[in-house]
Amino acid sequence: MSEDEVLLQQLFEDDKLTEKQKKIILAAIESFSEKGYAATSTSEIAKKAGVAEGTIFRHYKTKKELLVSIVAPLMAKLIGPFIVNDFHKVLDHPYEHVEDFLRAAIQNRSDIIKKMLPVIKIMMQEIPFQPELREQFLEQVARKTFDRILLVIKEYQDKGQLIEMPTLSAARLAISSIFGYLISRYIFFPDSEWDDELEIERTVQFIMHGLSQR
Amino acid sequence: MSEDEVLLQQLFEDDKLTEKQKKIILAAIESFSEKGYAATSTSEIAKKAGVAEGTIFRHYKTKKELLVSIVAPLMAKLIGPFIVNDFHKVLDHPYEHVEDFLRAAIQNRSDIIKKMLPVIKIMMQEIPFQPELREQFLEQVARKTFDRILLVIKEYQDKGQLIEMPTLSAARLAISSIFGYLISRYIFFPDSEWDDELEIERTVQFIMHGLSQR
DNA sequence: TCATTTAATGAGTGATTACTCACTTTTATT
DNA sequence: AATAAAAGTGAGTAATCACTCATTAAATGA
Repeated sequence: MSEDEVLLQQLFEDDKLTEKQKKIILAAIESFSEKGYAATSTSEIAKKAGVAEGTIFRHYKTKKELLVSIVAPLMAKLIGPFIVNDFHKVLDHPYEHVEDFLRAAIQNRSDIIKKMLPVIKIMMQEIPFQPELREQFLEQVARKTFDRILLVIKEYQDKGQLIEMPTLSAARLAISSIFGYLISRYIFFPDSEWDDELEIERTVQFIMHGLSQR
Repeated sequence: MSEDEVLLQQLFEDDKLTEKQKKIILAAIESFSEKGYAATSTSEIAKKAGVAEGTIFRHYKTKKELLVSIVAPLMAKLIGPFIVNDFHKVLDHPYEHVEDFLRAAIQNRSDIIKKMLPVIKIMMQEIPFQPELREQFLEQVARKTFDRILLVIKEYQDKGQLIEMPTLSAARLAISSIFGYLISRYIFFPDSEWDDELEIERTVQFIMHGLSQR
């Protein structure tokens, strides 16, 4: 099984899709992430997928519906394990120190991003232009994640491990550092040699010292 | 004079442009940043600019040339003052402390971003898809800026103000924090109330403590 | 096995695309 | 004022766009 098909399986494991439908989605992901949504034609997707153009519209009423059907499941994947696992653990106190939580959080996000990179690129590209995606992202991903992050930060602030600062500002600084690493690692310089463990540790230490009680 | 025209003047002050050409550029900036480059048609730009469609192609051979002519000057603006002013000052030691340099750098970038926001949006959107823009950005902006940043960081590391860490990693962490603030401020939550001075100070302190000698 | 549903097809649709070009109008030069 | 050059026009073009639909193929269930 190819890497692409592994990616596909993880994103669409719960759905019952025909073989042609899977090929359409794979072809669309490839073209959308390479050329952008608007610059990709349905005929091109059909050709790459090895199906008739009409087959695309049998399963998806419009081209935009195809886009949404690709990006929407990713949002669930992005938010799901984050909320269910990480935060549950934190709020139930298995991570006594904020550093341990940070390490786990970055590692978690890192794995998902690595696997879903093309779809994430599509998502980031189209969110500014597709109100439907934008709304879904803000409500399902950003809002829920942010609320939880605020809780966690408050928790560690109360423990005296973090500096007293509006949690919003603290969250912004921590999130910037994490995404700065992920974006550098997987978007800007994916071909450089990375000692991931070391860079994650540096990022964690940077956040820790930057936000620690002085 | 409208705000848009101020923006225009700053971006294209050195060029001799006809009135219609200015209107075309303004219309293109508006449409490109709202709908994206690929999703914007030349007929739409012509209509918005109040010119005939042929006029666009009198000045720009292709639609892509129009895009480049909008984004390219911005890159010079982004890099120009950064290198000429900020770094010159740093390397000639008027900023004894790294914090003072950081404050000045963020303030400088902040002003430019505020003014050029729509064009910056276009640039960020299209760099992944337009090799010409990508190359220009990497060579003119990213490379030069990065080289200088590395020098500055090395300078302050030698002074003992910054932790010993590969300068590349230190640069990544500092840049992430700065851009995290700028993106939050002007892209994600431009409508929230911001105490800019305070947030910049928090960001500076965060970087300082995160990277300071321990 | 046969009937019914579902999947797949590809030629065809009108609309829109980026771009051209013969022509008119404006500006600059002498 | 005469001439040349540059700017502006808008109807026209072939290509391509997202999408439809009548028809055929495959899968399903009794």
